[in-house]
Amino acid sequence: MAAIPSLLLHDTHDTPSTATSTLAVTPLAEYALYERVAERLRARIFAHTLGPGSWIDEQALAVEFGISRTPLREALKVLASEGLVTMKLRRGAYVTEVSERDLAEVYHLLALLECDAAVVVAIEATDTQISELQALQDQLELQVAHHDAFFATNERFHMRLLEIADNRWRNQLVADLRKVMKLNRHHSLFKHGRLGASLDEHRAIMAAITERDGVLVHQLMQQHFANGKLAASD
Amino acid sequence: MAAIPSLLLHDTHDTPSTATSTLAVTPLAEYALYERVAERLRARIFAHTLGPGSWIDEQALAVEFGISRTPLREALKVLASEGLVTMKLRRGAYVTEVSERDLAEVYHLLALLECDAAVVVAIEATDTQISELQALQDQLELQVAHHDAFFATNERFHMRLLEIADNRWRNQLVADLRKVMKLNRHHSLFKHGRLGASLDEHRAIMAAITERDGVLVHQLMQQHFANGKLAASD
DNA sequence: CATAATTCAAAATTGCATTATTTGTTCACG
DNA sequence: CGTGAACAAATAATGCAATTTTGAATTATG
Repeated sequence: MAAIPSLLLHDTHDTPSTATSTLAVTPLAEYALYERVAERLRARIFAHTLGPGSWIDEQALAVEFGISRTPLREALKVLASEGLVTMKLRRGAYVTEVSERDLAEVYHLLALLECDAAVVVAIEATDTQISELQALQDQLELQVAHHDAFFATNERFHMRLLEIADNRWRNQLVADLRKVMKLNRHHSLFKHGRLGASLDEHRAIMAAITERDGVLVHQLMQQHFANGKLAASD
Repeated sequence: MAAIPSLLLHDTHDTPSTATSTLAVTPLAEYALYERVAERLRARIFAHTLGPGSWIDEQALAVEFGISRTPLREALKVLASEGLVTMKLRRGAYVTEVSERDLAEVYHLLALLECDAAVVVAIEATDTQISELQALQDQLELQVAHHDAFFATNERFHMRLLEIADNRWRNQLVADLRKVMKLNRHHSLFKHGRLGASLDEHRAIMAAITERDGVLVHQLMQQHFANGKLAASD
């Protein structure tokens, strides 16, 4: 599973091997090279430095990263499994192009999975965990004026919800699907303009969770996503 | 995306390069070597020739397959993304061990995704497509006595349902999740003993689809999976 | 019992072979 | 005589293998 937490990569080509000090020449790499390369490629793809549909020049990137082509190829295969790049036999790797339809399909699945997670939380979470969510919700209420902070907390809320729902496979699925969403510029996922409305929805969802009303949670969360979808097509 | 149809691999080590004839030395491989290797490994993993938790000896397998370690490593990374193997840093690859809990989690997600697909079919499928499903259902009714045929048709029914629901990303997710289910010996998914009950459930689902009753379809399909789950723990 | 050395496996670099694509040249037809 | 199409050759990129280096684990010795 490509569950790689966001990690920092030295962007400078650290001249290898011939280092003076024996300690921390390579900072005792916590992740394999191909994983770090994959992370860098993801960043470029999401930033559209590597635009959708564009061909990925293995050799050029290998040179630029100061590595050989093999770990780069391995990284590309990981990204291919995530759906971020598409491998064409003997034609190399291309950044996946997501159509409007793809976007709708993926969004549908995200909604499905997160709704389910919310229901699970409503039914199975401990009171302590629900308090945690409530704390995030309280924070959200205060940040309605600060867009960036609001979005950050909002994402933390959704993330925490998934963590509490505690299904490792669902989390992996959601993570991969979100990556695909990020391929598109208009991924206004959770970023719809009307913060106020979003906040209201969140408040209602939180209340339903607190009251352990699974059915209501499902309905509210579904609506929350439906509204997000509408906003996305604005 | 590792959507590789079952393919045949020449098990003989075809001596490369030094071929006499210039045409069709290599039979113009339709899939890259690493993909074919991945398929072979999947087969071994599902057959428990490579048992859960066991270490995968890259070198030994490379020798056995008559290839170098590079395409094998690439194949392993594909399988890792599917969740079939787990890579440990500088310790190589291991066949993923699925706990009972993992199994339950994955099954839950499969149920979720397939229920959703069924609802989509009920709402959006063409009459022709529903007729197709009905044909499979009719076949199922006749095969209740023949277990193998019944299971085969049953799987075709579920597969066709997904195809008709027509969400490429969901199909990929379901495919990957099913692979994980197959890691376990007791993957009695759709294989619960009571064929009769299963048939009844199918009939009811089919009827609800025909009547375009999405809500009912959802409820029935959920129950269908819940029953399957119970049977699995027998 | 701890530390150091040796052995073995994994990861990365390099290099080679195969394949596809593109460009240039030639021949034929208008 | 000019233009277009087809074939061939060259170039560039992918796919595969072998080697080297690095890190870790185990065993032996002090």
